[in-house]
Amino acid sequence: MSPTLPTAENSSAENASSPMETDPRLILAKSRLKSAGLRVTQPRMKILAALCRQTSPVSIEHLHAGLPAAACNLVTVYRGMAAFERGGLVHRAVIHEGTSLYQITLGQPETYHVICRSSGKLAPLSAEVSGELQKAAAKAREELRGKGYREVAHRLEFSGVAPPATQR
Amino acid sequence: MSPTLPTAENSSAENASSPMETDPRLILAKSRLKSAGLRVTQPRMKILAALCRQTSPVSIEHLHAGLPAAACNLVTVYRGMAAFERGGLVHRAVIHEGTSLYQITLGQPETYHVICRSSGKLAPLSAEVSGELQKAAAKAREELRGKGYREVAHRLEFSGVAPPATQR
DNA sequence: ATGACTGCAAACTGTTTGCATTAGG
DNA sequence: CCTAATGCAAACAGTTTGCAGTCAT
Repeated sequence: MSPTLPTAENSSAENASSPMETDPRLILAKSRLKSAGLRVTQPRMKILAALCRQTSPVSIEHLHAGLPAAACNLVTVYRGMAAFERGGLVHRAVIHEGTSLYQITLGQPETYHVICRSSGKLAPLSAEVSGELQKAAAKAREELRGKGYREVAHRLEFSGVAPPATQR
Repeated sequence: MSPTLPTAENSSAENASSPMETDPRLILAKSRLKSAGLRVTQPRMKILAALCRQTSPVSIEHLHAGLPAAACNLVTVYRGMAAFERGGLVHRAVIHEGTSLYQITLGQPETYHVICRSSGKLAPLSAEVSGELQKAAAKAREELRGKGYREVAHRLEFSGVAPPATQR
């Protein structure tokens, strides 16, 4: 029932300390943190690293559960995510059953997802369709900017009942 | 901070008992209730009537607060909305700060909204832009149908900081 | 008749907050 | 140093659930 998707979570070294600095997205995230006037702390870097490993939106609880033993407190993840969101590092991509699923903002073309209402499983839409939606959304953003809205963002999510084959 | 928008709520007779049957949307809603195998009860009709009066998505609490004195219990609104949603009478249009805002599904062209992150005020996008978004969303739905998804739905919401003038 | 619906109270769950402590710049 | 960030425990808010009584069909 809770949102799931094959994550790279349990892939390799979790308590890693070396490959952390190599991920280009992590480095970018780090600099964005600084430019947003936020402090670069150990818990935050761990959260961001875990976030980078995700292949699709994750819930805060899921993210925290996937972190090493006691990488940081659940509350810290909540506060960190709030800060990241304010700083534009992350965005709430899906809201499913009262829980938000986050994703890193990579400046890369956004991909929208479908969430299965029976299994909670998440799947991405094709790049083409996502692209078209992006274009339409861009027009909307433009209209809103024209009306004086600042920091315009949007969230688009599809839901449906996935075919049995896809459910597992 | 809570979502607001000029509603037709306090317009005229609230405890009205006569104009209730005249609204075409209400009649439609009533028949949809029946065809969905749901019972037509007094509380539900009051909820649907209130819903019809809304000009934009409303939260359950707001809807309940706007009902006559004790038209029905808050819990009943929650359960009624859940039933309406299952029956396709209503849909969750926006999710703002942990609260869902609902809207009647009229089969009419859907209009998307922007919610101001500072005032919580809701405003509709132009019909043109909404239309384009609709078209793009339709393609996505098609893609999903092709993949075997059933009962595909979507939610699209914009957010931003409205210009001071619009804030009040 | 009879099962769906309602009301009331209590439970839940995701999220937030206060405060003392720790640590980043 | 000085302030932002963390951890812990407790508070919150929206939503859900159990159960007994009621009403639509």
